[in-house]
Amino acid sequence: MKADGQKFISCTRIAEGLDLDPTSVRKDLAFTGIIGRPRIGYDLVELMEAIATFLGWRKSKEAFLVGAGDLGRALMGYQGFREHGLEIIAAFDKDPALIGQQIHGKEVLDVTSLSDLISRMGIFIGIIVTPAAVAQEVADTMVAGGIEAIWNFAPVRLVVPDTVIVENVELSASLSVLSSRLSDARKAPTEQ
Amino acid sequence: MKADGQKFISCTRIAEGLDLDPTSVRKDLAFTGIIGRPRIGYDLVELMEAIATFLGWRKSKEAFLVGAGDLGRALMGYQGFREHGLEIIAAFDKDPALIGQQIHGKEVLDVTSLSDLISRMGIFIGIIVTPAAVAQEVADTMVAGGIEAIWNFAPVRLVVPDTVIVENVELSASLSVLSSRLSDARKAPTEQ
DNA sequence: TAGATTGTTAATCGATTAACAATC
DNA sequence: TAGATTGTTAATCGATTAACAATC
Repeated sequence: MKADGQKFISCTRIAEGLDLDPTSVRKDLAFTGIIGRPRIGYDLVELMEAIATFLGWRKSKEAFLVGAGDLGRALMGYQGFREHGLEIIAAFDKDPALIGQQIHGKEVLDVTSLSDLISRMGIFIGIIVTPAAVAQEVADTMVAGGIEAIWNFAPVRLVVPDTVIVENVELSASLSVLSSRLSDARKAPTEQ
Repeated sequence: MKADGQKFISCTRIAEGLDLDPTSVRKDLAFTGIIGRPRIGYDLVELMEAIATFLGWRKSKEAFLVGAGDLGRALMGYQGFREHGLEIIAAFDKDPALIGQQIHGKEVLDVTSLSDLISRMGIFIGIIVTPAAVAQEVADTMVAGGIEAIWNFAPVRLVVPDTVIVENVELSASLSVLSSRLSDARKAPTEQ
């Protein structure tokens, strides 16, 4: 809409686009601190900025990624995370064949240096993209180095001190939701 | 626990492990139709089976994946989806350099044949792992072929007939949650 | 038997929705 | 002015939690 030259957006329109109740949208937007204008709506640029700030996109966040497999590569190559303030500084792996190589312009380092580099460089976000079997071990290493938050893609519930934030990405859970909805739809094909 | 030779599991224990209320666990498990035994708990194998069936893991689901980039490769290589009944039959791409190649033992086909193959092979799940710009186009092609459900990894809200199920994986949303929790934790370091 | 656990009803809590005055 | 929209209070709805009899 910004590209279309629009200056304002009403919660009515947002609600339509997202299939939500307009009141919900107003309540949620109120959290960002933005103030709209009756009859007009919200200033588009101001709203985008308010949301970005509220979600912490404006704070640049350096991160280390562990596990230089396909998924690790995919995350390193995705440009969209930049807009959210995330910068993946380096990848770590234990495979000697990978160490020293470059992936999407970032070096792959030896995982034995992970903890040390986290504390020395003051990195506070760790991304775990390893097989499940070693995820806890990697998490422990990150915690030892002083990590503050872990973005975990391994299908494991990590055990960490509760000062450390863990955000799990559960692809299998998403697949299960799809799978379950598909079963439901077939049971009651008339509805939905 | 099954590997440890345990035969029964109580919702009390499940609740502890997942940090939930035991009553919530009982209510949720009731949905699967399982019946527990007072004092004993639920039969472990029976429970695993009930959950698997409820979530549709027992129905094998053939899928086509579109977009043979890093993320597409990662999904094709991940064995865990098999346990949930998903089998990725083939990948599709428009890049001539990729077409004809094998990825994790599966062939990469020309995306121009996607719609035709979906209908001829009776495939009902499509996985979109393309750049955002072409995701809607791919979705349209899938719908034209008669797809029933789309697992969408592209950061786009797909527009499809409401008979088609769309399950979005929003990695950026997950990152935003992490980002936001990190901001909150720093505002109120005493709590949490 | 005593005590742990299930299944279920009732109470609480919070989120969503409805309603509406204020505003431009 | 009329009407669309915001901000906010009140009502509704559903999910979570508490309570407890039944059971093994």
